[in-house]
Amino acid sequence: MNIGTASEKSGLPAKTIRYYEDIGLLRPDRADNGYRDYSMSDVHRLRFLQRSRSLGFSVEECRQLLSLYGDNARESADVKSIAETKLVEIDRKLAELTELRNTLRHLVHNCHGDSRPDCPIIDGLSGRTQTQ
Amino acid sequence: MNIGTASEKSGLPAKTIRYYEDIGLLRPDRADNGYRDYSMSDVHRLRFLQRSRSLGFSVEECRQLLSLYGDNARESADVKSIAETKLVEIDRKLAELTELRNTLRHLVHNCHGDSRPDCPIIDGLSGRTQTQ
DNA sequence: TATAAAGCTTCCAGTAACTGGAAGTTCAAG
DNA sequence: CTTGAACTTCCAGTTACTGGAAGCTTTATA
Repeated sequence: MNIGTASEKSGLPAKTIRYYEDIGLLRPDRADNGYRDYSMSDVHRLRFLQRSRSLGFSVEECRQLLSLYGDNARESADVKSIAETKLVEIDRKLAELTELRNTLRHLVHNCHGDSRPDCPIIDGLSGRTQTQ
Repeated sequence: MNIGTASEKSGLPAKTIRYYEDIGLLRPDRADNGYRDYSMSDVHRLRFLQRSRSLGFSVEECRQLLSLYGDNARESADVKSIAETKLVEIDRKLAELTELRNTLRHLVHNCHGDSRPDCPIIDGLSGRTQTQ
């Protein structure tokens, strides 16, 4: 499929998809006319990149995670250790996102929605979980 | 407190803290010696920035979210609508993070950790939740 | 079949969000 | 009183895109 279709399916702009190719994150086929030709597997990689980037992982972290995906030459002990490291980080992100969501929910439910400017729960946004 | 302390407490490098001041995300006091002087409330803002940036929100989104925090002049209808918009996004991020975590967990538990290179569950990384 | 529009190509320049380093000032310890 | 760490500003470099020009290919319409 052409880059436009891959863009639609992955949620990434065509520009970004070409950039990811430049920096070696994927290597699509080329058709006879010179157009890039994306496989379903390329689209999977792209979707994965879209997701993990939007969740705050750097491109280099995504590259690591992608190396888990479909790289049969890699040793599974290595795979396991990378995955375990990322799991810790993901759990932290999950906790923080959950806290942020709860705060905003509280905000939405407890604020009046009219023009009264007192929303004292907003303090929670800074996440006073640990002692300060 | 000085920028070094604020950096420790917020988890942000001093460089980044100065940069956030440059782009108007906070406005700490200045001591007589010219040093920046951070209040606890500044640190809250910084911690919030650290978190939400690492969760994939852009600086401009953070600015919006920060406008919820401690801005008494803002109308609460406005606050509510911003918060509601962000809630949808946060829920999506939560779902994606959860899925990513499940995939990696599966990976960690099902791969042998030795040198056998077959980890077929890795496909899950692309998140085939919706039909393709 | 002509031709215009849409989609693709490369390349180069610009932006967002930092990040590193130089050069100088101030503070805290010995 | 001096040495080193921490602070200041400023400017240049990096990462991860993003926009636009100039040109080729495909597709839709007259």
